[in-house]
Amino acid sequence: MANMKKIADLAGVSLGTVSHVLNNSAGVRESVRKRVLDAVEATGYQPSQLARGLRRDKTNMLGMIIPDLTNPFFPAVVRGAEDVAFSNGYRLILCNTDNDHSKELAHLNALRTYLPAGLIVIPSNFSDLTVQAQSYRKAGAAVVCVDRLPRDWEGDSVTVANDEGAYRAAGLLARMGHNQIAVITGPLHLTNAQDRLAGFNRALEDSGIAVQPDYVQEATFDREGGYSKTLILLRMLPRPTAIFATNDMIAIGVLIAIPEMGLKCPEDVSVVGFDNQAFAETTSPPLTFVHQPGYQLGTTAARILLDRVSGDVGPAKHCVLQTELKFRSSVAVHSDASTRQARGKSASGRKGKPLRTAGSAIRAYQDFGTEAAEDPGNLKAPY
Amino acid sequence: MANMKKIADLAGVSLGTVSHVLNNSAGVRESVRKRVLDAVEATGYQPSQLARGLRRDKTNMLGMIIPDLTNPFFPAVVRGAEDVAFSNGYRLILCNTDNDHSKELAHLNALRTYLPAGLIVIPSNFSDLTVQAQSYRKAGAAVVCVDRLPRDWEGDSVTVANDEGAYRAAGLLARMGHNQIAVITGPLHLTNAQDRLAGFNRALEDSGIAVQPDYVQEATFDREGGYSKTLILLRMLPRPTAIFATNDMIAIGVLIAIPEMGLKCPEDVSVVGFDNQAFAETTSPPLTFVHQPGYQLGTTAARILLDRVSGDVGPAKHCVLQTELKFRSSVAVHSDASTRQARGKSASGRKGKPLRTAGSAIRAYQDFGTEAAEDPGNLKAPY
DNA sequence: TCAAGTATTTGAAAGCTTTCAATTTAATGC
DNA sequence: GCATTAAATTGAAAGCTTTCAAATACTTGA
Repeated sequence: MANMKKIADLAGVSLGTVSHVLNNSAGVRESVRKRVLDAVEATGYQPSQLARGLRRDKTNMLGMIIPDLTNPFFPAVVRGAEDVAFSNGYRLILCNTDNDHSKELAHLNALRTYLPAGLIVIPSNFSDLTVQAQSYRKAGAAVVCVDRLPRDWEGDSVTVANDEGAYRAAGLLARMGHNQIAVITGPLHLTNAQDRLAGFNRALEDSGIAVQPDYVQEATFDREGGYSKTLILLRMLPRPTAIFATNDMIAIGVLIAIPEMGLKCPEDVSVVGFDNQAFAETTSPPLTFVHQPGYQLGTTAARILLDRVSGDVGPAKHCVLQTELKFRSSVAVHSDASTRQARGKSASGRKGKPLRTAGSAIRAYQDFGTEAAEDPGNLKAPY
Repeated sequence: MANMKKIADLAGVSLGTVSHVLNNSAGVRESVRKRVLDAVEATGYQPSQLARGLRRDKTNMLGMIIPDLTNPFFPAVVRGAEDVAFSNGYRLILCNTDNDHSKELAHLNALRTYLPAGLIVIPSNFSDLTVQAQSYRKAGAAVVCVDRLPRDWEGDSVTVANDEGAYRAAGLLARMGHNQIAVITGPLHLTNAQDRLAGFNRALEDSGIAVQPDYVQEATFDREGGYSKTLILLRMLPRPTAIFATNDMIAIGVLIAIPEMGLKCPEDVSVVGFDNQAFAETTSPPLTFVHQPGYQLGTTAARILLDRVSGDVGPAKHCVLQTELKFRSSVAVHSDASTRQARGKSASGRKGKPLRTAGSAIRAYQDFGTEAAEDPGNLKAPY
């Protein structure tokens, strides 16, 4: 590999001049500049990022620490971050923590030796980044927290409007005539799980529905959690007629459990999920869900980070992205009639008009206004 | 941050000795070694990976270049690679190419300036890594090609048994009584698409079924591809009674298109997919599919790479991982009776015993032997 | 044309390791 | 206790860049 020395020799200038040309760090006569650039061209020279990072005390790498790439919510976030990073000349080092606090710590400590310009972190359960983040900041690297926030997080953050989204989901169910609405939350030590529950509760209160403590089930954010809690919920009397699953893994568990209890969705139980698109569209029935803008979560975080890197020293930013309610056929209008019928031989003869339920539901929903019509512009808004 | 100099001073030794302790590169008296390690402990010193990489001409980073993290097949591969990398003290730099040949090239060129120890590449369409890979190897970095191979690829590779997997899928359909079997392939310039088609053809030949050229549809590897080609296929006369979708995005498109044509799966059309688990289990009906071991693809690639890094100079390895056929309810036995019924008012009255189709199918399938019983040991086999 | 001032260019140091030849210390055998 | 060997330790160079003070070249005005 060619190095700067070779360029300098070829162009007949000193190392310093080559550096100045490459970094625009000082005025260089046009003729000299051209000689240098020609030499670069001729040799295919590329500066060593290692040497540069070593000297500058900062590389153009960003560390990204997430719980588990295999969880279908995260790839979009990573992709968003990578896109913004790449188009600004940065690279992403990806680390999975498996929600293991100590693994997270290990990554945080190890990454530092690469002198990343910044860190994007989706904290693990029980995470407390604060100490590490402080130390990174002191070393001149920025840290942005995404999706979930550790207790007392003071730094920059990008989250989705969990409260708001849950409010919309539960509000929809209420207005569809449901008043026995259950919720399966994630682990309540996570801020996003807390916020979704809060939004759920608020929606019920605003709709004049009493929150049934039994109907609030805390589970892990996975299929098994949704499955087991659904079995519990559907054995209760009175049986909930709607379940709000606070992420899509849970929702899948719910959708699997319902037929196993001899019931049908949406005829017997309406279901609303919360997460990202790809999954929801392939379930049976297609899932009504609150869409989280995962990709934008990533791009926004990366942008904030890069702004910090290039000198923004303003106060901490807390960016909250709006959700969007996507209506599909897993939610139906609740009526006593439909409940009674569902308790009999379910769904017989209904298959002839498969769209009836969805159709009427959509109509009913549209009557309720425009909350699903997100302003698409907010996706591009800086933050 | 503490540096080696500080450790040396604290322990009262020279830089060289500290280095030797840290790298076990020369005998060091036990007492001295302890002094050094104590100093390291006391200061929390961590060697700068940048300086180390600069001096050694090689970092402990691995570059991983993939088409698009958002495609649900890739996260598992990346995760597998990251796990092996991490547990060997390596980190992963992740790059997406969007199947864009020039973006791939840009990544290949740019990554070099970080002196990665090696590269794991899932090539983009029309990729030709050969030149770049050669240049990396000359620089002492290994390159492993995963999932798809560029034409004339001579280096290490890890792929799945596409031919074999497709053979199983089509063989199953044939033995279930189908003889009008269609296939929707991916872009045929991709080796994996080619191989799957080859396996498909071979299975039909071995079953004495003539391959209908019209029944072979080439599509993009996405939902839209599956959807549009299914609409075409299902208008043909005679109509195919089974469709082999050569990846899961395509399969989803197929499953969406079937009811839109007024048909049902599996009563009217059986469907087999090809890819990874997570998706297939949530479709309606649950998809019978050929499982590709995505995670193992990643771990195997990373292991080969790390072996090369630590000096393995043997001939190129071509590691082929076995697939596994996962039977779900999207495939049914074909009989004239069922076909006739399907053309009438489909599926009426059948919902009462939802498991009947799947049940008989599984029985029929089991009679055919043990091909689905993969040796689980092969996942752990070195390669 | 010269002084003064500005614009360019240079050279060396610094950033942190690893590595290798050279030096110092310890061990062994007699 | 000494010579010989083996083992441990050292010091400096090298790897590639950036940066800064110092040196040089050029421009302008008189």
